[in-house]
Amino acid sequence: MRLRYIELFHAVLSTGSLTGAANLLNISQPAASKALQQAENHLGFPLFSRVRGRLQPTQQALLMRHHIDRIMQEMYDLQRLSTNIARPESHPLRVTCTPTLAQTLVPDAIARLGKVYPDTSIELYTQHSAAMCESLMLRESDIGLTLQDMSRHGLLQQSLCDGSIMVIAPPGWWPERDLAKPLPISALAGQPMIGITVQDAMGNMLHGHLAEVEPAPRAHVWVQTYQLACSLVARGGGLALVDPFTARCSKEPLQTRPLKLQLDVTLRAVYRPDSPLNGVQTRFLDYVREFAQSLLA
Amino acid sequence: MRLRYIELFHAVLSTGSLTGAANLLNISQPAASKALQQAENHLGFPLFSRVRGRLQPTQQALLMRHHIDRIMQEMYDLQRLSTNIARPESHPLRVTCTPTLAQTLVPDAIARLGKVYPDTSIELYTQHSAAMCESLMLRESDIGLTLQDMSRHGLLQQSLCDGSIMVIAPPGWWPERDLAKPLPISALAGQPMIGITVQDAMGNMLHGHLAEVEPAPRAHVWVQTYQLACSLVARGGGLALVDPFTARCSKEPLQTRPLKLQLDVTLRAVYRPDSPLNGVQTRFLDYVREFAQSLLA
DNA sequence: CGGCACCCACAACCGACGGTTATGCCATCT
DNA sequence: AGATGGCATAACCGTCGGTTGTGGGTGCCG
Repeated sequence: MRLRYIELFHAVLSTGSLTGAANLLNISQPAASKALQQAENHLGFPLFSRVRGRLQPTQQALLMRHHIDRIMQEMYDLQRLSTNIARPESHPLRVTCTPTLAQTLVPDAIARLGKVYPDTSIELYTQHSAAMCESLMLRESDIGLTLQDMSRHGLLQQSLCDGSIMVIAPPGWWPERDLAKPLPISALAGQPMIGITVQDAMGNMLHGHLAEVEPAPRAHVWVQTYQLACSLVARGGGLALVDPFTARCSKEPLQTRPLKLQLDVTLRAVYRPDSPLNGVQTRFLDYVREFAQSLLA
Repeated sequence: MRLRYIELFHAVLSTGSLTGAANLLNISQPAASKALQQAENHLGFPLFSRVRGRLQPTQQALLMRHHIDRIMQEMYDLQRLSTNIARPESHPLRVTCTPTLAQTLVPDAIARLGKVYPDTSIELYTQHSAAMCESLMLRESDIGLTLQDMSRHGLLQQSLCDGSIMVIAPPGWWPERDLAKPLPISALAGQPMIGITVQDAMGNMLHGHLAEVEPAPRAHVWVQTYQLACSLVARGGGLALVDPFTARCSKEPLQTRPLKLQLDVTLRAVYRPDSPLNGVQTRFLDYVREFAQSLLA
């Protein structure tokens, strides 16, 4: 099975036509046509049935689709990896963090770092945990910052700071004098809430604890990011449970209270085990840790 | 990144030399040499350092190794899949089962089926669960028989028979009259046992329950298959917990007792959701179910 | 219905790439 | 020193992947 056939098959299935595939691969349409015939020849069964001048994938072709999509993905990943290996590591600091942390914490740390190392080039990405893991493994970035546990995948991680889940509410929801008092989770019973659908350990933990409250809080709106939850809460959509960074950093007018049942959240730096952190990188993490701790103090 | 480069890289790393790789790929050594240079050219960094006339993989090359091995595996799988798709389905019955079930149960069913359908060609493989899953997905076999839960992976499964874990011992271990009496798990405390290291749900379950016994059973020998455990037990190595099929079917002289704490084991048939079972296949499963039930009665 | 746009297949042609054989150099081993 | 094994280079060649050009079929419009 030639790789060319795989690419072509993939291109035809994603564009829907042979000419489209040819354009995608930057070859002429007859070349694609010939290659497709060769592929079918080679395989011993037709991949597409020519019906009314169009290509329609065969049953057998569809059986191979998942496999071929995977291979294309792998090839693409390898491409990324190899270019990142080839690129001279002139960038001493490439950071990827979750959207939550990109709100204020990481920009603050980067700004401060820029003053100390004015000539250092810095790259900052925001990604969710799966993409972050890929980015690190494929050497597109060197440090990941997340609230998730990522000790799987063969990555090293280092705890920077501990905090705990907070409850946020529209302004005026609680009397001012109660804001420092931890809120028992039972107080959420029957309350209108913004649900978090994010598929990570923290989301599951929240979900589990909320499920025990009786009567269950009423969540009509479900969102994927903590930041969105903030915006909705500020507009009176109800309460929400969010990580402490989002709670502190949000620009929205919000009330924030700790939860009595302390649900820990840890800010972690993640990096590859084979490349120890250089001076700029460790300094950066120092700043992040410092800012985080002062933020949660 | 040409596929040829990937194959070559893989071949060099697995044979250790360029000429070896060339032989593996059925090309001449100069061709391999040129291709390798092209690959390094294309990537922008050397894959091997030529030291004293030999090739030594670079640090960068080793970074790509896992990825490339995966891709080669995927390509190989695709190859298998496509040939199995191409092959006209002249084999109405291709079965794969675990070694345990291949002992007597499956051969019995096949023998009986052969009398009813004397002209049917039958293929029988024995594989462990991961390989079984692959074999089914790649259409090398049509039905899998296992004691594992394989509802993941998008496969359908059908329960054929239920049994429970048994304790086996060397002959004369227990008085004859006790053999029907269920043994409480606490009776295993401090006993010499054969450990099972098989990495499946059942193995974990056994491990979990044994961990609770105080004092813990003494397992000096660990084996990977239930059959091996039988052999060792028969030779006086101690007790063991095994699935009921192994317990009943073993040719070794053994004593078998049920466990008081009933740990269920289910015999399952697994198959692809897209290809419903034909007549021969359902008949075969009927026989397996029948034999299994009579065996465990 | 004619015109048009789109899509696929076939033919003829060409350059580059993947392969070959032959040879030389270097290191290691006896 | 000679033999052996491994890699690189050179010269050569056929095939394969690409091109342009063309034709036929289908569907959509005026």
